Amino acid sequence: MSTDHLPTGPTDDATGEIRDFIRQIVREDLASGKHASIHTRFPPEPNGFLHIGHAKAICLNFGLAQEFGGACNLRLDDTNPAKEDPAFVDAIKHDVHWLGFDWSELRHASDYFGVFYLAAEKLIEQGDAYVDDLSPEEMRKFRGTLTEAGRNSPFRDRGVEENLALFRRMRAGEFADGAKTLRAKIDMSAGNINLRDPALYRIRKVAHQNTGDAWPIYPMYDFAHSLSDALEGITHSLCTLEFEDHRPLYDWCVDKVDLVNHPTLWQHLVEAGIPTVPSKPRQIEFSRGNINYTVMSKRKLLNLVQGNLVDGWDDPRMPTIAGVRRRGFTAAALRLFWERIGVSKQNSVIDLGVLEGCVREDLDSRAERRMGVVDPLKVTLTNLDASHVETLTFPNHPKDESFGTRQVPFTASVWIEREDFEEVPPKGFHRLKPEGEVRLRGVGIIRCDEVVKDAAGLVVELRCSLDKDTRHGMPGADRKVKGTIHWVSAHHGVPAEIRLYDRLFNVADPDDDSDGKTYEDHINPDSARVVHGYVEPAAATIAVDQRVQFERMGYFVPDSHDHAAPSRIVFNRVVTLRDSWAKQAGK
RNA sequence: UGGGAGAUCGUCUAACGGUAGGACAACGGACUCUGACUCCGUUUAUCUAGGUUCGAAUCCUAGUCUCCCAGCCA
Repeated sequence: MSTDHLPTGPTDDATGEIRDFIRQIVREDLASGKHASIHTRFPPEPNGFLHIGHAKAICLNFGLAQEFGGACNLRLDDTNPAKEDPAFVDAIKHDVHWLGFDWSELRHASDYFGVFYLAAEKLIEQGDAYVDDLSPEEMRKFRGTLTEAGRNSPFRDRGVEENLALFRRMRAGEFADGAKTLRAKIDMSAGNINLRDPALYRIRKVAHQNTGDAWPIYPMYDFAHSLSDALEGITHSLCTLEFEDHRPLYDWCVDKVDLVNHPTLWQHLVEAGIPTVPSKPRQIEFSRGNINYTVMSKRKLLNLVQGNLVDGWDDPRMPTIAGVRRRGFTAAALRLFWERIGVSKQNSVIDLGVLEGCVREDLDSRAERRMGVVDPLKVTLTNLDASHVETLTFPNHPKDESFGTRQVPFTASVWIEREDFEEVPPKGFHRLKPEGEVRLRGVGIIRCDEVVKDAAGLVVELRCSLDKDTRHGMPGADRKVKGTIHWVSAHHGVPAEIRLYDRLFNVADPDDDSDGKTYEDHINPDSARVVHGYVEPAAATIAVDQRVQFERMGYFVPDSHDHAAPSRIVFNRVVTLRDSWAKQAGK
């Protein structure tokens, strides 16, 4: 089975190269000799599970390194111990690997705490940073607004020695949480609010998952992130659009600290066995990939989990990597999706159907076929002996013989899909109806002679006759009928719990709360329907990570938590098949 | 009335002063023992108004709309 596919995204027709503005920059930098090779990184904060949006950044950063023969680090951005958890670190590593990538080096921002501290002292000595006693509320007032300049803190002009002494006492744990901060001395009247003396260090007497209680102070994002990039020799630091106006501060930190020319700041890393060749990284921003009918903010996903609105981070309806994996999406489908979407600076909302299409495209070529009935209706073939049993041979894939064949038991009593019979069929209905004919896949043409109902009028059985001249392999087998339906032997069918998933939200933009309703109000009550059906024996024995296509019904995967063959069969529906009949019938 | 960014088919994305192209979707057809897959074909776009130019999505001017920023979060 082939897992490869030609790129069908925004590629150059002639060369097949993926082209977007970032790859263009990379090509230029390589061609001009600015860089001999590139180095990227994926820097998640371990405060939640990774989601499909992160997959975009992962594909971009690791993909770039792969394409251009560079390196890509995985860096856990663990500068805020109050929000982070080692459990998330394991999930992140697992997800990156599952997506098909491996990092050149695993790093943590906390590996560099010693460097950040020395860098902060350097800034103080240069007169570029000061210790401020303002409370958070006071600081907000002094910051000004979007349209009004801020005012200098009364502590802004402390001398170097005083600042140094104070900062050292902060580090020694002499002050309470929030009592003081270290601030960059830039410009309180800057139009860009990020430049109004941003905080560099805060006091947080919280144990850190890596460094324990070694530090009572922790660096802020802008300071830690820029210097981490420089320390790791990152050449192209890719991030999303909302960091665009942080770039001046990013550059300020890198330039003022100037790690390249000050090895004393990081020499201890080298001595500790952490290879360090600082660079002057370039931050480049691209747009996030929003998808309709879903929410993608970490805060909202956390909320869904903690509020028990879903069944955990890996609920198959969640847009987390763990969720779509359990749902049955493949890594190849996710990669194809982001490749197809491309990379730009335009805000955009991608139709969920595009993702589903990628999943179908990948699964069509790699999933074995089986038959399974989700909503069973009994069919009795009256002209077959009631004890009739035969074994049919079915190909596992309609287009690829290398998938082999399987044995499918056939008896005089079978389950068919309830929706494949209509007593009063709509126009264009190709399936079974009273007096009508349909092909039983791999068997032959049957005719519905009698409809049996219960006292309530519900159809409980169809009594049909099989046209034996049309049996598979017989001369009459090529007789044309409009429809072919799937079935499962009633004597052999394995009872299965089947979970039919649908979009988690029933509005295209769950984030839109302008009507007073929140995303929680828009959860689709039918997003997880559990039904009980029957699958053919060869479906009950497939591997847990193997997806199958139940013909005409969609792609399914055994649930990684609850499937326990042979005693308990549980399938998740990955995605339906394209259904032009449903579309037509729905009109 | 601050700073930053972005507007191209329904959606996503190309173009780098020289034929507005591709992908997905949609629609029509062919094929079909999956109303799937596959194949063929068709429709649809440069935010607006001026200007420069032989020629403008691209350059200039003026507007319009959208997104981001006032955490000791990232």
